This record gives sequence, structure tokens and C-alpha cells, in this order.
Amino acid sequence: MLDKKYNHLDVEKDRYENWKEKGYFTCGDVSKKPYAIVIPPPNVTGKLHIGHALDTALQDIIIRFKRMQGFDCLWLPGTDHAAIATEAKVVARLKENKINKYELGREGFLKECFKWSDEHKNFIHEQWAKLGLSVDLTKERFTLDEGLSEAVKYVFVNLYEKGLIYRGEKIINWDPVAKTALSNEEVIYKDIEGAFYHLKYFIEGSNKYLEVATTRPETLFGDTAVAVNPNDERYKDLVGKNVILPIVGKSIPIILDEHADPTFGTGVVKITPAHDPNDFEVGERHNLPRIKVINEDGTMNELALHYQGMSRFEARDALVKELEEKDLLIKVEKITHSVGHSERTNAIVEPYLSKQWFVNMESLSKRVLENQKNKDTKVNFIPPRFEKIMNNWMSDCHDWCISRQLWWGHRIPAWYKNDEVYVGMNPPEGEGWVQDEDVLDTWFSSALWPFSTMGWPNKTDLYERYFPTDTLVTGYDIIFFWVCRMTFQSLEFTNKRPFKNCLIHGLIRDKLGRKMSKSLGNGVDPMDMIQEYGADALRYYLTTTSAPGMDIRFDEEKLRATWNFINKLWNASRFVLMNIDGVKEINLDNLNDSDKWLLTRLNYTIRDVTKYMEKFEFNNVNSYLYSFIWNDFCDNYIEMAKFSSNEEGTKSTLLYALTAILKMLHPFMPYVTDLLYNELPIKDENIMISDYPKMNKKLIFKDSEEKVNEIIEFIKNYRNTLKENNITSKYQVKINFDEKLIIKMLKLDEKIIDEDLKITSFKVATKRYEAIIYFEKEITDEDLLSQKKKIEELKNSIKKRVALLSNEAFTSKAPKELVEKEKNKLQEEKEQLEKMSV
RNA sequence: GGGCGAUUAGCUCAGUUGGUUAGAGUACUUGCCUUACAAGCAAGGUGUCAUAGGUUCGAGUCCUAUAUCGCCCACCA
Repeated sequence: MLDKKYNHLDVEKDRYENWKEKGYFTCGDVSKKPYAIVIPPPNVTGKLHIGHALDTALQDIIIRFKRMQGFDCLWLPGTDHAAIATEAKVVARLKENKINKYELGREGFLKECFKWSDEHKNFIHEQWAKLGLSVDLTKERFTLDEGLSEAVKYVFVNLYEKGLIYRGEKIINWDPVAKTALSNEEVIYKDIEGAFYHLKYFIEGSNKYLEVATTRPETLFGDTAVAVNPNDERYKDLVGKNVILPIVGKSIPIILDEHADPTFGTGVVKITPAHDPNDFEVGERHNLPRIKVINEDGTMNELALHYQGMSRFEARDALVKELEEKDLLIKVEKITHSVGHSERTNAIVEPYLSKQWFVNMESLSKRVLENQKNKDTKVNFIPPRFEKIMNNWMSDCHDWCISRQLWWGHRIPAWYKNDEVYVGMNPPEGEGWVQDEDVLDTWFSSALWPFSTMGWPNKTDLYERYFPTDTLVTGYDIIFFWVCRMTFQSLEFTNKRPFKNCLIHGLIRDKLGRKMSKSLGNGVDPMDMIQEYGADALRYYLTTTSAPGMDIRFDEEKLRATWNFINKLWNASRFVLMNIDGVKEINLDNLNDSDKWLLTRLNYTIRDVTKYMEKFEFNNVNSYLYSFIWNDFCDNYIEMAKFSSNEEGTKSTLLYALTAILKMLHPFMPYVTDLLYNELPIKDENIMISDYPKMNKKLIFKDSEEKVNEIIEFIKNYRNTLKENNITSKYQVKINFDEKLIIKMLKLDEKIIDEDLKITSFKVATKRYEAIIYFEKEITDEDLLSQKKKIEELKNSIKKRVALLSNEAFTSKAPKELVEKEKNKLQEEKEQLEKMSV
């Protein structure tokens, strides 16, 4: 027998191990149709956050639903080595022990990284288990696995051979803390306080000067020109002259370039090709030298003269002071401007001239855009609006910088000997070749995830059977980090989309709508919530609380309400189990009206729930399931069933309905439904491999549905009348019907009389049931008023409906069913009014 | 500057291809320990659907503006 109260800790204990041992998570039944999802691999950096809980719960719901529908389901799990993120963490851990990565050397450092990633993989496994995720652990992959590394190399070499990967010297985003290049997507722009420094650049051979405004005076050592706009009349006569670089004393030309905006500041721009992407382009156009004045670690180099060795920021302060002393500073204007920060180290990113590897995005992105036009082969975003994000990014993307000056990652398969470059799967033969020191951007390997995890480029059984995958689930924040890149790599290398559907969910915010972040300390640990409310409640709450793609404000009150819902399910199950003694088979041949009513409602629910499960609209699934379970099943049916619990039909209906309820809830709350299902007298081996309920048209009973609906309505009206008129114990009732259910539910037995009494009376009436309640009491004005009000309301409604139905525009243009429905309603209302007017 | 989303009950959110009296949870009021559940039951009140126009027999839903809030991208010498 079940405990009186639902205890999630007891329920969820040890259950996962059992599923795993039985092999329920393992795919491979070739007699069934395949259905595949690959998990977005979490980084091996830390613990899973609440967003992971949402993302993985959604996938588990889909997989469990499809599994019960009879698909052979592969949910492929894995983890991401997360190049820079992990490397930063390991460096930090080593630092605690006062160890520097360079002292350790590449090999030693990688050993530390593997140690770290193994630890975190274990941690992630534990959390997946707590969440109840039915991932196929026999197929687990890691982005640095041998197979995946082969795929990465293959793709690199192939793109290189096609000319889509090249090595070039460009301005890239440099992280001076991690000392590596970053892609544009790894740079986060934040508004910070800064200043415009207005400097004097004296015109050569003159005592006049140009006023040059800059936010980064320390880069002036790298200036190789100043530019003005060709249409700027103010500086027309200066063309061809030179200015003297302050402090340095060097002469640099005044050039004409569109880049200078005459309406911005003084209209004069200093050009530092080695330290600014726009200036770099200006430099290209005018053939200017590129002078680097900053080192990899963000300190100034020898070209910065006496500022050598200072950090960028120290040098700025000191330089400004010197400029001021030498009367070369005109003014300092405080401004707020957005400055790029490294996503991982939070260091201010330095635009930096350096030799890196790039992917040419032109043809790859074009192919994605083309493919999205074909509705049979496109990636279907759910909700559809997110397709625009991918398309926008794909129609305006720059070449992708893929080399990283890190150790943790896939080493670039390029070797150099003097000026020769060799790119290949294996090291070149012969002496003197040195492999590129750099590794690839972590997203380069994640981009291959849906097929590299299945053994590609080998034609494995796994790949042949499950690729392209069916559905990818992820947050909108990584559409261009990841979804876009998977799509173009997949189209390029497999000629197929990586997944048919891409289900996009929102971000989880705190109660006030703020992003969860470490600095605010407003994060919610899913493991804490599981401890407090159970994984079942957390999963159900997170996945059903909002419409697809919308952000969620995390609200513990709602999570608690979900726990209450499970407690309700628990107790309803107790009731059923207490009342189905001796049932050996489900027999639905002899049913009473309330049984038929419940089965009818159940079948509608199965139909609606299935429809919305297929569409991934879990909030709608909830609204149908919740109201069916709580209102129809518990509040109405169980109460009615108490009067017929000895009947075979009712016992069977209770069991049949509970079985279907548990199955429909199972994808969301696997633990509690597994336990409750096991208590049932008639069951399959396990709920997670049982059949999903199907609508059965034979179990739709329209007449009983209508009748019991009216009974419920009558009961409600009756109780309302008692309550409103404060009728407590002593009253008598005259009725026009012999409906046992109403009599029992309202406990009318001892109150029924046959004759009319000449005392206060209230009438309760629906279409076919009518009761007059006699009550010893003076009718107060208030009573009269409330009765009058009801009649008024009814009259108004009738008036409105009559007007509507006499509107010819409506009757001729509206659908016939609707007009018919309105007519029926009008008829009903008229009848009711007649009955109410005593 | 370009794009996206939101605005509905005190709060948090749903609202299907337009269908005529707009829903849920929570909070609130009242009465109940009715042997599944008081973390419950019964009954109840709650709305200028951001604003202004328009289309339509009919608009929370479609169209056009506007306002406020949030997010993304680009630019920021």
C-alpha cells in the first residue's frame, strides 16, 4: 500500500539504476522505425545549471514519448572539451598550487586537463541520473575522442583542399589573458566608462595642429597615418601634408579615406592598422605599414618607447599625463562606449594583427540559405520565427577564425618547414617538419557533433540508421554559435541537414526577470530543487510553464504547486488501488453513465495530448492533462465512483483511466509514474516501454457525456444556491427527477418531499433537472436581489443572442454550425428563464 | 542603425486556422477534518486584453501607427 503522502526522495531513489540495468535506454531494435536526438554536449567545466535541466528534460520527454509510441530511440549523450573554457579552469586550478602551465609543458598540462575532464564527466553523469534522463550511455561520446578527432581532421583537411580553409594575417580578437585568438561570437560587448582623448597632431613644418580624438591613446605608437574624409572641406588644403606623431616625433601622412566620418568628432581619425580592424582596412587601401606596439599579454613593446613593459591601461594613464604636461592634450571627454570582452576570461579584447587559420564562409553560408528554401530538406525551427536568426547570420557572416593559441583541443593538422606548409591527416614524411602549435576553436568540433558522434566519416551502422537526426533541442542563445555551424558543416559533408526539427527554448531568468549569473548570485541549482521537490516536479514545471521559445521566470511557488499536483496524482492512485480489489482484467462492457462520461473525457484528452506532444507544445499538453486529471478524474469522477465502486465497470474504468494517465505523464515525470504503474494489477514489464495511449472511438459516449455534464452543472448550481442563501442544515427539497447520482452526491435522500410548502423556496434548474428548495427563512431584500440579478443576467444574454441571430449579416456569413449553436443556446436559455421565474 | 519578442486578473503565465459571456496556477473571501488527498474539498469575486486607427457580420487573435520594457546583430576613431 502506498504511503499517505507523496515523498519524492523515496520515490526517486534507486529507480534510475534499475532502468539502466534493464537496458531500456539502449537503442537498436531494427524492427522499429528509428528516432534520434543528440544531446547538446555540456562543457566539462562545471556543474549543470537550471538551463541544462530544461534542455535535457525536453529531450527526455520527446525520447520517452517516441519510445512509447514504438520508435527505436537513440538519445546520444556526450560532453564537450570546451577548449578555452576548460583550459582557463585548469590554469586557475594549477595557479592555486602555484603551478604555471608553461612549467608543466604541453604534455603535462594535457594530462591535467584530462584529469579535470574525467572528474567532470562523472559529475555530469550523476546529474543526468538525478534528472532521470534516458540517454543511451553505451553510445556516449566526447569531442576529444579518437573517432571525433579523426572527423575533425578529415573536415579540416578537406576544407583546406577545397580552398575553404586558409591561413592569413588579419586583425582578430585577441584575449590577452588566455593569450589566444577568439571568434567574433566569443566576444561579448559591454558598455563601460571611457573617455575621448583629444590630442594635438602638429602639421609638419607649421605651428598648426589637427585635433585627433581617440579612446585608445596608447596605440598612437602604432599610428601610420591620420585620415580625413575626401568630402570634408575643412581639411582640403592639408592633403599631401604630414603630421608629427606626438611623443614619438615621427612624420606620418594625412590621407583621404571614406572611413573618416566628417560628422563625428573632429572628423580626423588616427590610423593604427595593427590594432584596429577598420584601420587595418584603411591601411590595406593605402598601403600603410602595420606597426604592432602591444605584446600578446597586453603589455607595451619596445616601440612604445619608455612605456615598454607597462600594461595597456597603465600606459594609457601615464601617456595621457605626459601628453598633458607637454601641452599635447586638448581635452578629455568622458563617454560610455561598448568594449569587447572575452566570453571566458572577461579580459578586454585586443584587436590584434596576427597570423591565424580561417574558414571562408561565403559558399558554406550560401548553401544553408539555399537549403532553407526547400521545405523537404530544411531545418524546421520550432517556433518558426527562429529560422530568421539563422538566416540573418548566414547572410552576413565574416570568415571564421578557427585557430586558438591553446593546448587543450584538436591540434591543427598543419606542418611547416621553412616556407612550406603541409596539411594532411598524418604528419608529412621527411625531416624538419614542425606541427602547428595551435588547436581549433571548440565549436569547430561541436559543429560536426550530429554525425561525428555516429562514426562519420566511416559509414557505420549507427550513422546509416540514425542520421540525419530527428530533433535537436537547444536555447536560442546558441543558434549561431552552434546550430548554424552544424547546419553548414552537415550540408557540406553529408549533403543532408543535421536534424529535421530544431526545437528552441528560452532562457531561465530569476524571479525578477534578470539573467541568472554568478555575479548576481541569483542562480538556481537544479540539484537543490530536485532535493526539495523532486526531479519529476522540476521537469514538469520547467517544460510546461511557458509557450515554446519564451523565457521562463523561475518561480519556486509554481514548482511547489507542481509538487502538489504530483501529490494529487499520488492520492488519486491510492484511491484507485484501494478500490480495484479483485480486478483481473479490464472489462468495459457494463458501464454506467459516469463511467462512460469519464472514458469519453479521457479519450478526448488522449487525442489532444497526443496532438500537442507531436507539436512539442508541452504547455498545451499540460493544460489538457492537468484539468483532466484534477477536475474530471479527481473532483468529478472519483467522487461519483464512490457510489458505484463495487461495480465491475467502475473498477475497470478507474484502472483503465489511471493507466492512461500514468502513461501520458510518464515522459514528464518518469519516477513517480514508474512507481505507481508498478502497483497496478494489470501492466506491462515497465511503463517506459509500454504503449502510449491511443484514442478509442468506441469509448466515446456522447449521450452519457451530455447527461453527466448536465448533472455536474446541476450539482454546482444547487450547491451554489445553498451557499449563496446561507441554507445550512434544515431544508427540504422537491425534485422532478429520479437521477440517483444527483441524489447521492447532494445527499438528498432524507430531504425529499412530495408536496409544495408555503415557505421560502429557491429553484435550481437545468434543462432536465429541477429542484425546489424549501427553507424556513424570511426572504430578505438581498435574497430577492440576488435572484433578480440572475434573472436579469439571463435576460440580457437572451437579448444579445436574439440581436445576433436577427442580424442577417451574421446568419448569412457565419458558418452554419455556429448559427445552429447559437440557436440552441438561445432555446436553452429561454427554457431556463421560464423555470427560474417562479 | 537593422531585426526579434513582450505588454491579458494583485503576481506568474496560457489563449489553436478570427466565432461572439477571455482561462490556469497562485493570492484573496466564505464554509467544510465529507475514511484518496487540509500540500485537500465545496462555493465565490476578480480584466477598458498597452494606446489609437483600420479590415470584418464578428478582433485578445489580422493590418497600420504609437508608447513602454527586454533581447540579438552591426557601429562606436
